[in-house]
Amino acid sequence: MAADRVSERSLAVLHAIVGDFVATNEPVGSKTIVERHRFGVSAATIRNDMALLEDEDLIAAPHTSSGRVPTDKGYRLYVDTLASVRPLTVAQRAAIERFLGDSRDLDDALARTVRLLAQLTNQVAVVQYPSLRRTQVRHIDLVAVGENRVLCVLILGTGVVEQQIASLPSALVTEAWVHGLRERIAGAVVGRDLEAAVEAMLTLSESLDEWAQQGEAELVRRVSDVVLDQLRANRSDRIAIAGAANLSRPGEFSGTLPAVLEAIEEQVTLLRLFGELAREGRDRGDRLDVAASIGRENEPYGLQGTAVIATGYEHEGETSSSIGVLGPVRMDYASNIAAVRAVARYLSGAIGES
Amino acid sequence: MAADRVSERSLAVLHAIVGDFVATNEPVGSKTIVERHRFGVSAATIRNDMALLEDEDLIAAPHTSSGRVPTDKGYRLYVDTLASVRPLTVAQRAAIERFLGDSRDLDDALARTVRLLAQLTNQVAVVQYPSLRRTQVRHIDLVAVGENRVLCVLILGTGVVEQQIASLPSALVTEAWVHGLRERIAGAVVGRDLEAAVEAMLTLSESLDEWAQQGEAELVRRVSDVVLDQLRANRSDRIAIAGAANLSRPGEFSGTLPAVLEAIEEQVTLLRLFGELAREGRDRGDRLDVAASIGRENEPYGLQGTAVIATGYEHEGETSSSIGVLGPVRMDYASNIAAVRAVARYLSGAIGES
DNA sequence: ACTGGCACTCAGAGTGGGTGAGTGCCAGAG
DNA sequence: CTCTGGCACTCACCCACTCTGAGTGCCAGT
Repeated sequence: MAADRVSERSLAVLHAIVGDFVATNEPVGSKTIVERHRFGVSAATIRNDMALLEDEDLIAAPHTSSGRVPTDKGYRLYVDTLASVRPLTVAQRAAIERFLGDSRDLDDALARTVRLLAQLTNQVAVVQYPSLRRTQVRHIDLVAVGENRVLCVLILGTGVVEQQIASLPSALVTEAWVHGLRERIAGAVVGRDLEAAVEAMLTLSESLDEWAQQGEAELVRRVSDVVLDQLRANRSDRIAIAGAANLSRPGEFSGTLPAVLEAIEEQVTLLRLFGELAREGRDRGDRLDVAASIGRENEPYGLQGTAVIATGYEHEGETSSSIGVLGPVRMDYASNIAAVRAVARYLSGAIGES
Repeated sequence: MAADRVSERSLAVLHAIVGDFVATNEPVGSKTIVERHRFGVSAATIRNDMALLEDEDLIAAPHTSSGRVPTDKGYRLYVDTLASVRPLTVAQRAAIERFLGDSRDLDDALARTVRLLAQLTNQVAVVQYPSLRRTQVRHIDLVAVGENRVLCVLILGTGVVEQQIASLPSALVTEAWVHGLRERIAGAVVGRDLEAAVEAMLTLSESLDEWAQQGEAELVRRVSDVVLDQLRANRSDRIAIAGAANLSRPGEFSGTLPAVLEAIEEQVTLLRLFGELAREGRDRGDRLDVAASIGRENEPYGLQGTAVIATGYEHEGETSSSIGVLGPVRMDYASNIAAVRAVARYLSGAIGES
């Protein structure tokens, strides 16, 4: 492994370089390091270490005689060797409490969370909706809308409400008929979790076919298909985003701004990226852990030039969905990682109890 | 009026300047104009006209000897004297049809519309949700959620579903009690439009007070307050946005990008701006008309440096809400105005029938 | 009212020397 | 073997300078 060659002190130098560069946005030279950090050695020694780091492709010089800048690989090693994630300040903890304290429902909690995280990190914050697989169906309703449409309303345990319209082929339906159908479907699915409800619904379909009068089979199928759709729908394919205004900090995103804006609008790219990253964090540590993806590592998503920090959060016992931030490669990893971790933990606790 | 002094031809010159500048993003000089447009006169004559235009503060020279650039006032006059709004191409009309043809419900229609408009204009598109004041209440439902919460679901004519949770002070409520309350409220409001439903609900409150058993008054009030809230809620305070990726075109938004991103995230600013503008367009013409707000005119909203084109669209007979685009001052007003108008008209027709 | 001509202006591109931060390397000390 | 001080060297950047050409303003002539 290449990193074996870098000594204790070289690593410290790398940390110094990353730290200074993140703070000042200017290539940092050996002299600067010596006078800003209390290494016990002279600039020449630092230079030797820097030569080594450059050999390992951890830092690079923009032009022949100027200070050094971390490479993507350098940031990566920096993050991996980040020993103590600086804990949040008291003020920040208080902000979390205040912000998330009294959320009305799940949607509200997530909206607040993502805004908070954006504010805390000064980056673009992203949170994925939880999957709700283990959430109970609390109520289901069918309402005739117009003459050939039926609105299916599904209410879940966490207070989430989903609605979708089933269009029927011309035939009129009576209030009573809709009511009867509703009773049967409700009887089958209410009280079960979504996964079980899908099963129950599939079984029910057969008996519904018998219940249906002459010529009604098609109507019944249309409605039950919509209900099935709703039960199966993957809620975790949506994300909430906040802090897009942070993208305008000039010079940060050199040429990647278009890609980032597009990703925000597309959502699906971010979804994949954050999901992947949260999974990685989960697999690695024994505990819920934060993972980062830096620069070129994001190339498959067209987001080279950016860095992403993500982790999963727990909901109904499952660490189903991801939360994190997206920013320029040159970001303050230490505090951002701390913020993502803290917010994810708080969120896990908060939405469990509601 | 100052504009009286500008002759027919000077105005044509202004149009040429705006047109060329929008196309090339470079100050345009007298010579360029002569060779690109078939004026029957020499460059010197054009220069005289330009001197006049500069006198009127319609164009300005970035530096002493270079071509001219339209001022905000120049753009304004240009837009006001835009005679024939170029009609959309056949391909564009076809795109509108294809895009909006089969929308599922109101939300879907609006989402498609705004994306279409963004694509058509290459700008940021904004559409405000309609107010629904005249929309009928089709169904109302109360569902006990947990032990001390009641979920109120409101279903409106257009297929819009609103939900909100009422928290009760500790006391348990029975299914039957909730059901009874639901029957009464539904009886009062279902079938009325939102405005009338609010009235009915207020009247109902009194009789509900009697109906309520000992100690239940508070519970009833909590629930009916939430229902009232939902009936009164102004749905038109939400907007949908698309095309944010268009902001990244470099050089377009010189220094205003932060303000724009912030406005997009805040929404309330855009809401006011677009609402104001749509109203202006409505008041001016005899027919639904498109209005523009250019550069400094947007200063109250912190959006100097941008131009906004907006109009209203009709829903349930009312021209309640606005639709339009936001872009740099240097934009193609002719085609963008055409696009906004066409999409607004199509939308007015489309969501009426669903 | 329009035109051709002419002097004038000035941004931007190109040039060249000076400056200094920063490097690489080496010989010597601990 | 590690660290240090010293020294030559390299460029990016800054500044001052010149040159060029697009474009203007004005004026006398048609």
